[in-house]
Amino acid sequence: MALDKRKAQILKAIVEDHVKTGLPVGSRAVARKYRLGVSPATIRNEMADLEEMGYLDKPHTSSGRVPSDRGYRVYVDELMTDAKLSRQESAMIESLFRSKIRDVVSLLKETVRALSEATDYLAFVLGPEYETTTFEAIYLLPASVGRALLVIVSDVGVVENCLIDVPPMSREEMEYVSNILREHLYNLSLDQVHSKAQALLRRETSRYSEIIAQVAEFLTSMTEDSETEKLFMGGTANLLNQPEFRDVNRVQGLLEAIENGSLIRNIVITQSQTTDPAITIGQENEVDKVKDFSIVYGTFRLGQSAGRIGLLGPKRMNYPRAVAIIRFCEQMLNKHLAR
Amino acid sequence: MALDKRKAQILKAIVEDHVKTGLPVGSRAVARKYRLGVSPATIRNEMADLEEMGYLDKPHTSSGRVPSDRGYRVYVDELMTDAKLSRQESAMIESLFRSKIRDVVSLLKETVRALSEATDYLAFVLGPEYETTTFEAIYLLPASVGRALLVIVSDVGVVENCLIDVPPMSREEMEYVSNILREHLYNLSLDQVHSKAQALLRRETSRYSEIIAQVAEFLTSMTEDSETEKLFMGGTANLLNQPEFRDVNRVQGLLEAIENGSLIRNIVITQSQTTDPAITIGQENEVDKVKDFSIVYGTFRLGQSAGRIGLLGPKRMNYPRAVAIIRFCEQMLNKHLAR
DNA sequence: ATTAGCACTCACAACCCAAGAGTGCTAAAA
DNA sequence: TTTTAGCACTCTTGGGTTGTGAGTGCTAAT
Repeated sequence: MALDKRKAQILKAIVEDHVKTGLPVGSRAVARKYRLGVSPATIRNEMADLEEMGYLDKPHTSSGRVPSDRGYRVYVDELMTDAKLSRQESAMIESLFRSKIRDVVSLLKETVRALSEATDYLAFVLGPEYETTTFEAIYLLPASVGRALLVIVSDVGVVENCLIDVPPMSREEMEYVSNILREHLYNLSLDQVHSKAQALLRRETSRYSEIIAQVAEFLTSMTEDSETEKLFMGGTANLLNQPEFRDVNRVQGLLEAIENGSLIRNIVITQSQTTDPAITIGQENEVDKVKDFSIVYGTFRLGQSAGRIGLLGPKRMNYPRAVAIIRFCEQMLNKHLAR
Repeated sequence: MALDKRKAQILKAIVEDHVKTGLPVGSRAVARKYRLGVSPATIRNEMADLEEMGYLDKPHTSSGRVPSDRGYRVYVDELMTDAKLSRQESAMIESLFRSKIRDVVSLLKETVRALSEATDYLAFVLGPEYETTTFEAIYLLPASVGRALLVIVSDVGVVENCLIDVPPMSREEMEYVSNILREHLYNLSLDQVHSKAQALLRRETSRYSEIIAQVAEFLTSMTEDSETEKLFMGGTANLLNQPEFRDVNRVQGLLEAIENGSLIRNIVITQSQTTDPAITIGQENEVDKVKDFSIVYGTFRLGQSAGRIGLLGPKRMNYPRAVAIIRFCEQMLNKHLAR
């Protein structure tokens, strides 16, 4: 099962050539471009072996080989050599973090944009799950007659808000309610906050119960929606550049899955992440629509919780580069979100 | 130039048939399906006239006719009959407005989703421009050590926020600053607020000047970003369903234009909207990438300002239906955003 | 003014053919 | 025993040809 050195070299050459050209690669090409000092015939023998081991596929009886999913797997696990970002690329991304750090959400959005522009793939960021974040602050503010603004600030600086209906009340009165909320809900995780609000609701029979009910409802909806809400994507059009997707049907399903956000579940549910930038290749993905694609994603810390940042592209993806760029973004995010 | 009754009938038939099938339509089909009591030969003569007038095109010398941009134009202006939404369709959309009206932004997002699911086109909503909105409220709130949360509520209930760095200060002190801001900036439009903040900045030399500078900067960025920020889209994948876009290249450019939001400028810049749901067809669009598409969009009021809601699809679009559904959404939005 | 009839055009699909790339196998060479 | 040269074979790809069908424009009859 283990690959001897020459088989490894050949497999590596095939993967990298195929990634570059998109075409099946033949014995001649391997011999010529990646001079191993042996003839095409020898390479053909090795290729036949590699195919038998399940690392290569043949699109049809008589044309070059293409890496199989398992082939890509051993490539990323054992064969590939780390890539380095070019000076200007890293500078480009760094500049992004230097300038506008208005708030967490736009930082994440900008990161996605940079990521999708720097690659030919689809980039995504998945914000932290609310379950584990805690509250720095919660406010109820007068917004207009009959309406109040509920503002919730999480420990990581993500701000959520909603307008709720309130009976007419004075500024002082609202401040009083706001204080009740703050006192009871401060520094709890969303889970806790939620049950606490319910308890508060049962006890409180005054005219404020209506308000608290609305707050509770909003908290519920925050947890429910968090999946879809905190996902940002960019570079959808990039996918259409890939030669393998000249045929619309293959992207179609993916785009739909992406739009309704079911893509995320794939990533979150999938086997626990082992390597740092985690890589899932083709069939390894749980979701059907993504079985033609690969995903490279990493994790960044955000307060108590964690977010994900990743790239989605064809299996024929430049893995070393994807890994390098994701690593870099992870670092930048961790650094700038730490303070 | 004016169309006699029969020419009108024929043009209408051709447009509607072509919208349904996507294929060029011939004289026989018109005669058979839309029984006008005349023979195909007669229809052929009329079609030749219509072509000469510029309302029809021939893909090639000897196949059926296809409506030209001008053909579609007279169709939407004079020929088409209003469509009505089916009971369940309108119910579907209405239910959306009934349930969750947490805040304006998510209402708009949901509307887009519903719109793109109800049609085969790409749906978009363009939020109100900030220039003309005024402020209901502005708050500076303690968020965590060294950071404060700036919350701005516009008259229409759109909430913006950002975190800014502040020197350590007591709760009372911050409330004082918050009051300064409120006093000076209340109920002004963003334009006014902005210059006012600058004035304030020049005068204020105390330790708060740093804060005010940050507020001013945020206000600037709000106006600048407003274009890209307040655009929501859904149903990109729908476009790939259209038979005319089996060829990737045609959608490619559009998708890119869409992603970076230059599509909006097209709509905003374009000639002043005359009809209620405005319709721009193919070449009528200012932006090159959209010249193969049609856009149907309407306006909804939001406080002092206005937003746009629309559909983007192939020229071969079901215009009556698009108009009907946009109208309906306009109504719903106006009704629910009025309070 | 309308229609039937007919010759003509053109896209499209099917088919064949040749070229080219690449393979697997066998037998010779190292 | 491993490597290599040689060769027959396979399969894709692109170009060219052909036939079919849909649809037209025109002319002559109604």
